[in-house]
Amino acid sequence: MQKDFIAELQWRGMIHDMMPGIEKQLSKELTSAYVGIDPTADSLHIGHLVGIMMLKHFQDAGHKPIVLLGGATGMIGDPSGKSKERNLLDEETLRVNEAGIKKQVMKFLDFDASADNNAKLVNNYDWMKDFSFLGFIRDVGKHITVNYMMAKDSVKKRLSAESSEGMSFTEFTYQLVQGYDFLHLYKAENCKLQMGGSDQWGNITTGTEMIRKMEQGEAFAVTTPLIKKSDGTKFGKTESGNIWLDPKKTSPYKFYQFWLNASDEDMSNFVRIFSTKSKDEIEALEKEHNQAPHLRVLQKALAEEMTVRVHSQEALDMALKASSILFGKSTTEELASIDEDTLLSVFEGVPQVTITKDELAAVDNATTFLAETTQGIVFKSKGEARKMIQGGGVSVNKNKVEDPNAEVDFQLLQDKYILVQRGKKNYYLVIVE
RNA sequence: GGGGGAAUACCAAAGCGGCCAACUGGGACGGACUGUAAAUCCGUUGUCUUUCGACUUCACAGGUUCGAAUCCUGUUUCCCCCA
Repeated sequence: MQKDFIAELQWRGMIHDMMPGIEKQLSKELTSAYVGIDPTADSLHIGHLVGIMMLKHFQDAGHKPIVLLGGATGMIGDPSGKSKERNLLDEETLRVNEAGIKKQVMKFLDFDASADNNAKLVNNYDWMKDFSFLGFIRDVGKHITVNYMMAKDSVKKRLSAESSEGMSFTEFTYQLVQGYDFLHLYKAENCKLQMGGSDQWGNITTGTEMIRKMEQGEAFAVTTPLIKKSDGTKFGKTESGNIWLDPKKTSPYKFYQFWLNASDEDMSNFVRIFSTKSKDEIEALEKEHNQAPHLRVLQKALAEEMTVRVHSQEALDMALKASSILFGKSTTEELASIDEDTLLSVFEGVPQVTITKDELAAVDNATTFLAETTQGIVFKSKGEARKMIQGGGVSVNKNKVEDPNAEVDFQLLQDKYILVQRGKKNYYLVIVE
């Protein structure tokens, strides 16, 4: 149809492994494919985006993407994952999470019912919840041998001598439950392809095996490499935790910053995986980037694209403004020109303290102000404050405090705020009332 | 059971009677440089304190001494060697 899906993924470096014959299948007819996501939270984080992007390209190639929420499988836990069983989610939480995730997925995939390749979101809890144990072992279990199941790496690892903990029967059964999802979708949606991270290969092939044995059908698997960062740390995490798509969990500003701060080495991977830009556009950007790496053209382009898609143009504008205040060479004047709403949203989450005008008036010098008047949020003691000022590490309203004994004569931003900065990255907002 | 050794700040590791709040390295935090990077260089790093200084630290409890992280006694923990 429009694009060659496999070729598209290939140049983007998103194919780790695939089953032969998939290309022929895709060129033959409109095909459905699914990616599974554990609904363990009411928001996706950027680690989930790899799977979502696969579906996005799949839909762009004219095929039908299905997002499968693992309401049932997520209750069990994949033995290959963190080798730890998950907590069971109750149904109410599950539905809340489902709604939150669907809202986010809609920003990537087209759910418009009038298109014949419109995206669909399903939850395996809906077909697994009424499945009886006897029904499952009779209809599904008997088609797959334990020998077959034991041969999977995820299982072997847990049975080997090095493994410190045993594997429960529930975990062992996981691949059957996941495999059954594929079978179910094959029958219900004519879904012939499952995609996922390379660690899912074994689980996916259990599904294709079931389809082959029970339906005499042919189904396929495509996996992507797990994202690695050049410094070896885990993708999608920062010191402050996961990068979520939900603006309440990760502000658009932080979201933008995450992409902007990606290292040069990682960028060529990231941009291919997460950007919808064409090959020509990306290669042109890379060329531009390599000519002037310090401008970080690639990081900016991807950060902008991602922020607009996940949040909005307004959110991006705000993030840009916040970034220029925090990291640019902005002056007290610029700071003062920012309206109250913007100021507060930029410094949302920053430690704050409220003092009175009288307290401010009573302050004798900068050291006292930073240690005592502000109730210790900036510095715990005057000695500490003094040392840091002498080391040149303190700014108020973007002006460096030069002398620990300087008199306090700060301009109030918007008539009520004082912005204190310790080092480059630690901000404190003092509210004067 | 017998013999030997070790315990020092966030970590590692010097110090073996006064010049020790304790060398040095790492880490952390600041500064300069830079691309909100890497590398490099500089500063701070027991607490409080404007300088001076004061106070609490070198496993724990006592002791010797004008003075102890350093010497003595006991206690605890760890390591090694021989049974």
